[in-house]
Amino acid sequence: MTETRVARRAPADKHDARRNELAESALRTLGELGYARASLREIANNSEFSHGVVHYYFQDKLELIVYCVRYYKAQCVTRYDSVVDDATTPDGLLDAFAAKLVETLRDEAPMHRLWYDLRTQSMFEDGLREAVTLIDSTLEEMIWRVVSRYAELAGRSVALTPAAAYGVLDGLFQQALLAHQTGDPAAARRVLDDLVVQVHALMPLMLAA
Amino acid sequence: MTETRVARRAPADKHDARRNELAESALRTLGELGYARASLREIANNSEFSHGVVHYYFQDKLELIVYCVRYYKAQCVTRYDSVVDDATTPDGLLDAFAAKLVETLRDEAPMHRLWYDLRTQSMFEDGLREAVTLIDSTLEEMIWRVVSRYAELAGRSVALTPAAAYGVLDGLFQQALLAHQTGDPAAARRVLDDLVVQVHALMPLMLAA
DNA sequence: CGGTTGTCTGGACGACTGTCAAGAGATTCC
DNA sequence: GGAATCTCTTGACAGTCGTCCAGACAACCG
Repeated sequence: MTETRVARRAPADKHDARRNELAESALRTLGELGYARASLREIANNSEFSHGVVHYYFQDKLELIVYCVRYYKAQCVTRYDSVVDDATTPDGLLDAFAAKLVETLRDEAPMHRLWYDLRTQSMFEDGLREAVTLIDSTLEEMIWRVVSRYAELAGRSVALTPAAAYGVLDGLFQQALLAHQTGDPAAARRVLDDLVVQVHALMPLMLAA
Repeated sequence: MTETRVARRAPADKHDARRNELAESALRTLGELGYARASLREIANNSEFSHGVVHYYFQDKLELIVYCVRYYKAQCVTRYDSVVDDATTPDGLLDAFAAKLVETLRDEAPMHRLWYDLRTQSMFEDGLREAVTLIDSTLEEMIWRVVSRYAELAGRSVALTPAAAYGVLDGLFQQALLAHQTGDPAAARRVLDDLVVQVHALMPLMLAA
């Protein structure tokens, strides 16, 4: 009776698969409504399950959200790996990096605004802080791989710390994301072009003499 | 009957004074709890009024929030004016600017996290967008006054657009704010020192050759 | 002084929230 | 095939939310 329950419990893969299914539905709803207005019922409605099932797979709402955040991280952290691996010249890397930034901003805008939402909420809700901090570090490393490789290809060193490099690029990206949500398609396209220009202007400045 | 109502209505200054009182209370509560969890009752509890009075001075919650945002803007927009006016050397301006950044980050952290919260919420809630966009432009101009004056004192030009300059500095500030909320006082102090270093490293890079 | 108007209170409303529990199907094991 | 277990649905619960409203109180005017 003590340990059989674990052995009996489930294939565990199945259990995790369901959790991932729920996480994907939740991420879709969260990206649409934001953290504050995405209720468990709404999340369940946008999935193939009923609202009660959430508490079968997760203890409470916060555990679901945190699980979602971690699940989201696993997908996005390798986003620029090919940029780093395939580049042979500094300018080539810069072009590919900027293009990838624009691509993910255009195609995955709801996920990005959700991330910024959750990161901001972590300043008010302690339960989110740990998971958010962890992911933020991972993103910083992700950006640092790009920036340091860029400097390496240019035969220079980086004039900023990894944290500062992440901070400034993230600031540009967040600004572009905000401007991208205006609703006007023409303006949205212009934002993407501006982002390319801004990144091309900024990155060379980050190289030390 | 048509216009007497306006003349009769009230001293109008009194009316606005009450709105400002409520806005100040609301900003205090919003800075503490964030946009999502600051209810009208909680806001009223932290003021000297009861919860019903809010709908006497504001049509609904959104109008109160937007009013608060505009009220907040009026206070903070001139924050760096003395930095710009008093500086005589580029390094002097840089020191004063960094010191002012650290000061407001330390002393007005709740207001700043509220601003980032509202700005992020504006990506989900259309009603916030207009007010947020307007303030964001004002902040961009505020930063541009600092950066362009810095370049002027250095006898150089700025290598970034006003938007990009605001974006990168705002990114650094937001990152520092996030790291400042960890709870550990020693870490919080280190964050402030790091911000000074980062700003001192970044600003010279923004100058064109 | 009575009456009109501006100001504010406190309670009520319906809608919505996270959470939980009872029970129905489905699945698996002996 | 029967029993135990896993999976999921449904309805209920106690709160909280924004909003509205009847009425109390105060201030001013004729």
